[in-house]
Amino acid sequence: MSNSQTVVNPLFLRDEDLRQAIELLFFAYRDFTKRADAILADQHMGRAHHRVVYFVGRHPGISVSELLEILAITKQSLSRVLSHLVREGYIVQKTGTADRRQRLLHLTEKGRKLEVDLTTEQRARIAAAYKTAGAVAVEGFRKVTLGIMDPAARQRFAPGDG
Amino acid sequence: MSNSQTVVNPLFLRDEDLRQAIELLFFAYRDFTKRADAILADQHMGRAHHRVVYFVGRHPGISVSELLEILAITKQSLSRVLSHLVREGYIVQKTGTADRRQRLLHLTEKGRKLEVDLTTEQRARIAAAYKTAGAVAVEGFRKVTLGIMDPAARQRFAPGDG
DNA sequence: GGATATATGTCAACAATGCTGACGTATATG
DNA sequence: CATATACGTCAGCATTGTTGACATATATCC
Repeated sequence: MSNSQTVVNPLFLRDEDLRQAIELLFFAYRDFTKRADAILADQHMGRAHHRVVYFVGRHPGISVSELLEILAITKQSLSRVLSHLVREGYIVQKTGTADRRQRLLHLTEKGRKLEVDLTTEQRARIAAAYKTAGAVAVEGFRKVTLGIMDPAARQRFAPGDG
Repeated sequence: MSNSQTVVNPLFLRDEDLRQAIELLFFAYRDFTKRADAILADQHMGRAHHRVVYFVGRHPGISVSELLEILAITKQSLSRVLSHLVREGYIVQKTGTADRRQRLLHLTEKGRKLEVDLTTEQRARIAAAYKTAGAVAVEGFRKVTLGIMDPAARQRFAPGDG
């Protein structure tokens, strides 16, 4: 029965280890977002704009409600940045064909360019970290971050889904 | 076109892999901070208060300038939350003995209790993720997050450097 | 076809948390 | 004694989250 090392395992989780994990997450995230935040500030935008542009780029034709679920914020909070991005020509809204109540979101060329500007450095950061750490470490990073997030979010990464 | 295979390496870093890493980080961080944020909101505080309480608990007697370096914010931003925490009795400031200009920070009992309240769920989250993922994965998570952060921050985790 | 639910948008007010700029005090150091 | 450093504070501004209320268009159910 104890053939699964996920239950009985050789991990000694000292307080120090847990604290270190908290700090790894904090410093990695802090530095990961720094450069994009600076670019955004130059254009009178913030991290919220980045997230919208990123996920619309990731899921072209995403509905507002799907986007709300990903971001886990209120529609009023989203509305502020989304309407700004539409007004400034980064995003276009297309009425859904199956459901005409929906406003399906797409990046414009301008929006695509912004997305690239913002994530180029982030991608390079990840690529460098992945290369230095190696394939086994990458799989470990994947497992642990998936374990940290809520099960609902975890499903987004299920194989053969999305 | 973003051709991500321009560098030859054993890792095939497709655009998809890099995007996934960005999202793993986003969802893990989003859910990791959610519960603590809710507790803080009940007490008219925010994530900034948590960070101060956390790092003061982590480094008793830390100076204001050291704390500023960790948080990477301005002293004016820190001042707002720090003076609130001192005023409300979560943190005490002790004049440095070697350098009397310094205001060395310590948690009070009340501050210690808050810190525990805020991080208990976070620790449990990490512990569960670590146990499920296993020791090898934990080492991978460590390597990758260290690779993502700036070299300056990485040094904080250097062996033999408390 | 009319009642009801859903998708989306908007106005208003408020709080937390970054920022810049300017200025002040105490203490250390050359 | 001059200057630098550690820390604090006041003021103003932008971003981004919240709650609450209300409006419109479209879908769906009986």
